[in-house]
Amino acid sequence: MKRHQVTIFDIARQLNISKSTVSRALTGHPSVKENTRRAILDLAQQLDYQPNMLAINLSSSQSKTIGIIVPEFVTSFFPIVILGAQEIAAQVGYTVLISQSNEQYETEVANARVMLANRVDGVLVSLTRETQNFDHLAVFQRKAIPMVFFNRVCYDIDVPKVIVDDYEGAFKATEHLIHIGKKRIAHLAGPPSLYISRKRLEGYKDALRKHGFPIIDELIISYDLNVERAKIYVKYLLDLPEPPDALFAINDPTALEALLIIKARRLSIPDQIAVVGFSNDYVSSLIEPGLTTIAQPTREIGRVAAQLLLEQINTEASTWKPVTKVLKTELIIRESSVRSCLD
Amino acid sequence: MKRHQVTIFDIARQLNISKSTVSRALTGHPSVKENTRRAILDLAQQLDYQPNMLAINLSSSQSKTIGIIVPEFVTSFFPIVILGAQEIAAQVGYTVLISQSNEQYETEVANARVMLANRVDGVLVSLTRETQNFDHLAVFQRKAIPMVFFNRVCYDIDVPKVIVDDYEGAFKATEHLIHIGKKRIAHLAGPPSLYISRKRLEGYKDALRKHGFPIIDELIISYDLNVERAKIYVKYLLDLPEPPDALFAINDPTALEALLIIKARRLSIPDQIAVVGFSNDYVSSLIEPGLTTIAQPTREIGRVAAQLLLEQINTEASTWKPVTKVLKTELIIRESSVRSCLD
DNA sequence: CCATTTTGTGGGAGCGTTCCCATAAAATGG
DNA sequence: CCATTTTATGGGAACGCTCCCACAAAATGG
Repeated sequence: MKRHQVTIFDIARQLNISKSTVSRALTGHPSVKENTRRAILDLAQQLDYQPNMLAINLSSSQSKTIGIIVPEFVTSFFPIVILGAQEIAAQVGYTVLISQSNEQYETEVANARVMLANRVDGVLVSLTRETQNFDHLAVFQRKAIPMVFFNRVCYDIDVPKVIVDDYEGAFKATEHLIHIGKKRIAHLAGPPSLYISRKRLEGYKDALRKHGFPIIDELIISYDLNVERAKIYVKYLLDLPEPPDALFAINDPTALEALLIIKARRLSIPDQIAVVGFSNDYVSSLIEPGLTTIAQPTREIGRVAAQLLLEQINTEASTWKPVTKVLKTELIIRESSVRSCLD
Repeated sequence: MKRHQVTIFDIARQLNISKSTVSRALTGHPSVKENTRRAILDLAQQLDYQPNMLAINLSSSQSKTIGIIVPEFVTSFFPIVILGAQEIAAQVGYTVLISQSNEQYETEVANARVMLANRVDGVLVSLTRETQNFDHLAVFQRKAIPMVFFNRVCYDIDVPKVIVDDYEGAFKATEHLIHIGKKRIAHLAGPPSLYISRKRLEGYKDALRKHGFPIIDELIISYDLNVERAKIYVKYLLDLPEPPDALFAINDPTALEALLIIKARRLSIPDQIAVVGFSNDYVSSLIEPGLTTIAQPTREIGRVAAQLLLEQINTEASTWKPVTKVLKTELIIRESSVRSCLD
């Protein structure tokens, strides 16, 4: 019930030695006599001594903490990335400070400030869909605090990035639709502000071009990733005089919404319209029909990002180069684009 | 590119005043002349000054941080609880330190130590399914660090708890199955070590009793919540000489597994066997058939838990009482227990 | 056996704040 | 106009730790 926390000074006093010796024993410095060390360690254990990281960090001018700023927390994608990052961080004794921006620019700015105030040694960032201005992140650069972008990256700031090959993934997805005989393939794209939107759009277009298909503007829709709006656009596409016979959606939640609307209209999937998503969310294998999608190595993204960040932290500034790691995607074919053998 | 962080001393020197005055201006102390204050604030802004929380916290002996220990991160339940907690914490300027135990006791112990070392002002805990020993949590009590349990609670430690009415939820779920005419209702339960398992089991039994049904031991199976094992037990139930005509599962992931197996066997749902889950995960509305389940106010759990914790932090020890908040559940009926009008 | 190296320990500054106490200057009052 | 209060500021200790420097005692060597 004592509010007072046990400090090295308490241990020192009880053993009639100096705090310096206690500190050395506790940090494993070699020059402490064996029985002194033993006595200190025993007493520390007995008193439930826990080093005060606040003090250690202040003293060493580093927090042994890395910050993670993600846009949201609801789909399983980001939690799993965090899992991977945490795994790597924990291995080298780093703690992770997580904040989610709720897809709001203002919150992201506030979160960046919290990270700064807490003196994180580095920060992993994935942007909100709103973020257009990067001043709040440039501060990290100015203060020489290592930063790594992942997933929702920004090319205005020259730091390492971890992404998947969005272009190739979109290309594979579109080509797959072509292979199964689709002719009018629509694309529900993300906002052009996001790099991943642009890359996926490019992959889609290039696949069409490669196979000699025209690029039909009315079949390409960019939207802000708010699923409520997705519904409107899917309906718009279905109501076209000449509706598409396939839809490639920027991500799985969007594809899922499409699937629900298409099912409600009792159109046959994949015959009348096939659907492909991107990212292989947990749900995508469970729904009916199963959603064909591009799988990303989610946890690996977290691991690689954390590794890159730690390297940067442990390297003299200016020695490292802002590499961009591009991880591979995989096409997962399910019933939303081919008939299952069960039917 | 300067590694040196801006401190109040830097500001003081540039303006030829003392650090005390700068500190006062920055913290909004009244006795600072208006133009001095203005000059300080302007320069602070211009220099990108960020208060060093490490120093502030050390000085004030409180970290303005609350820790959250959750067993896992993969289902959407815990991320959403965290969302609620974060919302409340942020309102009063608290930061949140999150750690997940990967359903492993050892990791939970390690996480508790991290929280202690980082001098969190309080901690929100939900146990792993393995946790049987609570010494690592008793430390918080001994050090008078406020703690609140939620969801996976422990009654060996006398602190506030936030749970849902598991008993009533299970009762409603079971009674619903009885109402639709089911006679042999199985229950796939969790490990008896978890309070929620015991309560849900009780609710199940009492509903049966109320309606004069026998409690058939072979239809009640406790398992460790590892979904792989769930599959075995579901198959076992279906292979009984007299198989159940309904299944109430401890949680949605379990119910989902059951649904998949039942569908693979081409049994009709809900006619041959109805299924009910618990917690209304995001997927449960998307799969086919939709899963009947007991909804929990997930985000609210996080909010209430954080509120309780903050109250405790801001109260003289021994004034507060270890209340247990019991939130209400809601029965969500879907096609896994009744025919939808579409069929 | 005395000079030199090694070993173990203590003392103090510093990390960036806050907060109390002191003090000079300004304002107030009789 | 001088004593008293108020206002604005400075100085220093404290928070708990690390790390450098100093120094006594012990070990080593020629």
